Amino acid sequence: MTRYNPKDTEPKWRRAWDEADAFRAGPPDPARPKYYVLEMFPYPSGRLHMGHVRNYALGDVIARYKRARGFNVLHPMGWDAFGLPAENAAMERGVDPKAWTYDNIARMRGELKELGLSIDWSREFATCDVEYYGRQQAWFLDLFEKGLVYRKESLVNWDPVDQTVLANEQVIDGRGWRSGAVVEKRRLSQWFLRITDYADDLTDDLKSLDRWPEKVRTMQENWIGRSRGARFSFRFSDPARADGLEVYTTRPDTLFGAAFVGIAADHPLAAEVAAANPAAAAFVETCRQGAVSEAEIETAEKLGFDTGLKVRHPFDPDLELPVWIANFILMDYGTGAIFGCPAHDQRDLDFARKYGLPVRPVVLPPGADPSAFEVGEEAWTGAGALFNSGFLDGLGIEDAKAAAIARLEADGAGEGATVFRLRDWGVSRQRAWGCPIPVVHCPSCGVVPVPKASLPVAHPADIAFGKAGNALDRHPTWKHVACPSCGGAAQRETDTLDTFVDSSWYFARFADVESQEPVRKSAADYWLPVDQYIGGIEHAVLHLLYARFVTKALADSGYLSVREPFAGLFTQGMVTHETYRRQGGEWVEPGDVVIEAEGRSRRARLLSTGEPVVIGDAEKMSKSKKNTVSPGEIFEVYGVDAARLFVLSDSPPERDAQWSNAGVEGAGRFVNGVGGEFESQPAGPHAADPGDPGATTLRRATHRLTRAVTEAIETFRFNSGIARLYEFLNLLREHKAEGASPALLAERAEALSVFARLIAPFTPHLAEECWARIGGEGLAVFAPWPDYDEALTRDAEVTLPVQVNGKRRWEIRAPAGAEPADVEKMVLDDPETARRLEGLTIRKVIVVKDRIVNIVVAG
RNA sequence: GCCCGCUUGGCGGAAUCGGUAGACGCAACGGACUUAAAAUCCGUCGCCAUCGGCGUGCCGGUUCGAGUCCGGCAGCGGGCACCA
Repeated sequence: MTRYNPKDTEPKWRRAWDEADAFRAGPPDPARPKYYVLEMFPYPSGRLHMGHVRNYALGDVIARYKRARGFNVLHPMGWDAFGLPAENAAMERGVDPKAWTYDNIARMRGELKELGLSIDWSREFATCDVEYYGRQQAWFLDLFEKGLVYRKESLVNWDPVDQTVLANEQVIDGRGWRSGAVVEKRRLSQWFLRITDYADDLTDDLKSLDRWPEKVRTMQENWIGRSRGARFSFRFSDPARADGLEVYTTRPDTLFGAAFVGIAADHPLAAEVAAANPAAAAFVETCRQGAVSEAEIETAEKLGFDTGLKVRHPFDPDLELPVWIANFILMDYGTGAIFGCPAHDQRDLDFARKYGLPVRPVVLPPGADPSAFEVGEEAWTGAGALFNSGFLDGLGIEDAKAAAIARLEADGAGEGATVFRLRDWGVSRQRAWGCPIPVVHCPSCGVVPVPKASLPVAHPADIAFGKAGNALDRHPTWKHVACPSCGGAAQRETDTLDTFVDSSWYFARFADVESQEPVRKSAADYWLPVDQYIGGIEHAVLHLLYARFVTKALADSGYLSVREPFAGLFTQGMVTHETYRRQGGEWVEPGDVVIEAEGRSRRARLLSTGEPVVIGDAEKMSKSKKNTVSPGEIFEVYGVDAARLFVLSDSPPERDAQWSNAGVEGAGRFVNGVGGEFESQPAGPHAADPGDPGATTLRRATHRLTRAVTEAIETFRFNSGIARLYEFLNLLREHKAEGASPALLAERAEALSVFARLIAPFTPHLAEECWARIGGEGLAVFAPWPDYDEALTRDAEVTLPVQVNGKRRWEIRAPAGAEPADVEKMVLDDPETARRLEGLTIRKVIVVKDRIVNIVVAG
């Protein structure tokens, strides 16, 4: 058998697709159904990795399938090209971020093209193209006009040596990752987008996203965190203080369990106390030096400072509560002040135990004894009935919340309130390699937006990167401009936008990349929403939430008609690989390792010296663990189709996939085997005979296969669909061409024609080769998706397992669709039944049509 | 710490309407072909055992019947707002 050689055939078919301009999306045409497939665009890091291969292969299956189904498909590609790594490269290697980025794009574009993706490359752009980010500035100004953009102070990680703001990930054990200097917290005046204005919409509209994974919707809902509770004021015990201390709580029902009132270190009252009390000032300063990230705040030891102030309980004026400053209270959430109920909140309990505050349970767990119930080291956060709670006694939690709120309102102390966990989106970045924020600071006019006619605000050509601080700010001339309003000397804003802004609307730009407006509405109206969006689960909250927000804001600015960008979402898993380490602990690349297997044990040795190597768990491919595999080398050895097939076949798409060379070899065997099967089919025509038994078997299998693969693609179970394709190849080999009757050859010809089209989304080059071999018309990429006949996918007879008391014992054959009563009679008449159930009494026979029989017996 | 997932043979996984657990692939083992190797082909392949029994992370529940539903626990992973 001649070997199928992907090295020759694959480039040939890619050229054929290019020449046919096969993947250019058609013009917007309301008469033609559209399908917009989009994978999250890549950051141009320099090299394609296997995660990219998986992501884009997944999307390509959908795009090719929908095209075969007759849809006008839009499947574009772009580059998320601004961001930190380019500036890091500039710092480390003294290169220009722009040149570095575009070089990377050029290299990665070549690698992506090699993958044979059905992409409309005519729409490609990078977010660092001035044609793109200039238009981003245009809609930013629209949001500015609508009051959705504002400035406020916020805390950042500041590296005093590098003179720069650090991302949370750049702070390691409280020190800057590059300088090693102790990181300070600084207050900077920063730009924010008012995403909280849309908090209700963003929550409510999640319900309409029925083609999103449930877990992503849940994560977003929790992130936005809409909660209903109460906002009310405590009166100070000191009659000289006329003002109250306003708190927010989601648990007004537990008010009688209050042990203290806590305020954030940034709370105005904390500042007031600190001004008069050096110990308090020191404590507030300690809190300020703490972590910025929520994870660290939450896991840090709970610390507090008793201000000495006291407030009165709103329902019991005789009860006084101390006011503490606490490090776990966030100024950004609610009012920055809480009341602590240790018995029913774990953080409050930890705090109370540490500082010796009383723990008074007020919610009695079901079945607990009110006189004996105590809270130990674990707060009771479950359901129960109120007790120790005056007028709330006996109520359930929800009723008690309502009653408490009603009393607070009646007393004029507070009111029911809805609060969101979601905070406004801080978009300022003190970095040069990003989209400049198009405003000017004028000493006399204040903040003045750049007029749209003056856009884009482009980067200067000569930015001196590689030094500490923001290169845009440091540039000698760029920021000095005339005020657009008064004409006086003014300065440009030198902050740039968070790169999440860049990725929050690119899908809309793809609808028409030539548009002078940010988005051409007519094109966007046709193409949006994205029918299928595909990307990593790590974007479940931030990117997807920001894109949803910007879509709504752009809709309200008149650019878009849709209010949700992504009708369907699929989140794929990571690509992992085994890790290898030498005895000394150093990581070793897979290429330097030989695996020896004997029976069930596997051992690894270093290729060069034979020294033993420890095989570790499969982990996400990363340079630091040296467990990466270069896609280019894989393509070279096994071919692109084998690589695509393996990443699609090995695991369900939403789960992690473990890369293995043995696995891709298996995929290569399939590619070869398919090539051989098509090779062996003699040219027709052959005299068909529908009654031939071999032909009938093959025909039914072909229809079953078509249904299985179609359903697998529709439901993203590509691995199962591919398993059916493997099975079918085995069947073709059983019904081989050599020595076959004309009837079988005729049926084989039909089967091969279907098979070539079914493999096309997964292994498109191989499909073309096969299609050409059997004389298919034109290119396989233009061939319609095969149909199947439902009747032919069903067998006339089925095998029914017979269970006794739920345990499978034997089986019977019955006509498909036989009525349960008839099957029951068949079973009871079966001599096997009498033999097996001798001496037992039949209590009941359960028959599930075409599925199973269960005989319930006793005795 | 909080939120969200996941857990099935030696391995990736299949069974997604509660109805035969282990499809398909990988690895391994045995055989054919070969001077030999590779490739290819054929066969075996959850565990224990003679009939048979036990098995889907662990404990419990619902059901004629549970990998699937419910409660609890454990382990692993993702996110936590300036990585993208």
